[in-house]
Amino acid sequence: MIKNNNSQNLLFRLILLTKRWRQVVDQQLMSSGLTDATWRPLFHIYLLGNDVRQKDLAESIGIAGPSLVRLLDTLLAKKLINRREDDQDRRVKRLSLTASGEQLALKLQQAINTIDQQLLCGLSARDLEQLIQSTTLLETNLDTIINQDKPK
Amino acid sequence: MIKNNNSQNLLFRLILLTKRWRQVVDQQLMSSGLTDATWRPLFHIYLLGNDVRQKDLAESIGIAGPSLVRLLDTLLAKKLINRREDDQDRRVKRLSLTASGEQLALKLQQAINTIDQQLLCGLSARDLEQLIQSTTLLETNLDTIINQDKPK
DNA sequence: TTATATTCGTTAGCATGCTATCTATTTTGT
DNA sequence: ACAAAATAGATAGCATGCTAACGAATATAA
Repeated sequence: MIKNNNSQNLLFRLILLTKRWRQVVDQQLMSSGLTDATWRPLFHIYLLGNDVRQKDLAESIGIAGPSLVRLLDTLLAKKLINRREDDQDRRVKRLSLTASGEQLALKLQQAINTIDQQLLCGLSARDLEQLIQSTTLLETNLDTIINQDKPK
Repeated sequence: MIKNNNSQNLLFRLILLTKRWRQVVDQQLMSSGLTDATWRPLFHIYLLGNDVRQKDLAESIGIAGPSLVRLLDTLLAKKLINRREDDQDRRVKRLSLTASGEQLALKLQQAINTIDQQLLCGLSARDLEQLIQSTTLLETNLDTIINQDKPK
């Protein structure tokens, strides 16, 4: 039985890699008063554009709806975001950044850009392109795996 | 300001990818009664070999010591692992799999192999090699980033 | 040797993830 | 139109992550 073939460990390595990356970003952002968990919704509102729905935001971050609700409460209390009802569909709530939220998002963007620049150091443009392509393939395959079990 | 350049989103995509991968593995293992969090220590004891120290196991999984303690308690209660004191250094405790723990680890290995095979479908041997190399580079760079702040 | 610092695992308490369930609203089917 | 199903978000309660602080054992240094 082969225990340590490369492909098998790859996912474990990626789990560790992303976890440590988040910790580094978190450390840079410590001064802002936000934690690992709370800066992500903020930043993804920034990425997805204002007036995003909570459901879409949760999916983008990769957490469940109820997990997001509490984080948004925190961001609301800090006056970094707004949460307003939709006129067309009153079940829906739409999220946007306040002025200070926007400001913080820009700071986050800068921090992440700096870290990513260091992280990708030594990777050629072609290597990066290849890496992104492989990632896309893995995402597609994972979609297939997940959907084959529940064809709906 | 460029919001969606590829390199910036790569890490977010990897976070999501690994999270979904864990959910798929978890789903396959549901019948075993273990959760996402508990099968990882079990499997990593299997990967690292018996008599691994708790500290090393925690580092391998990427969780903090106290987080591991509770998971090990759970695994102990299910009689899947043993935890014994070291003779040389009585601070240290060493972990090993019981017979049923070993059996479960093998089942896990099989499930992960099957999933990974589907996941890597369409990726050539050369692409995989390249992907692993890039991952290694990212890991090295991350080490550098983390260590530059605390030279100790 | 002996005082001090370090290391390993644990406990305590909090932050954040989940599923199950609820309410309000909208959509669908007849 | 109206009943039934589906959907969005919130709440409750539990599982799992963290840091801080502790005790026991070991390593280091005076």
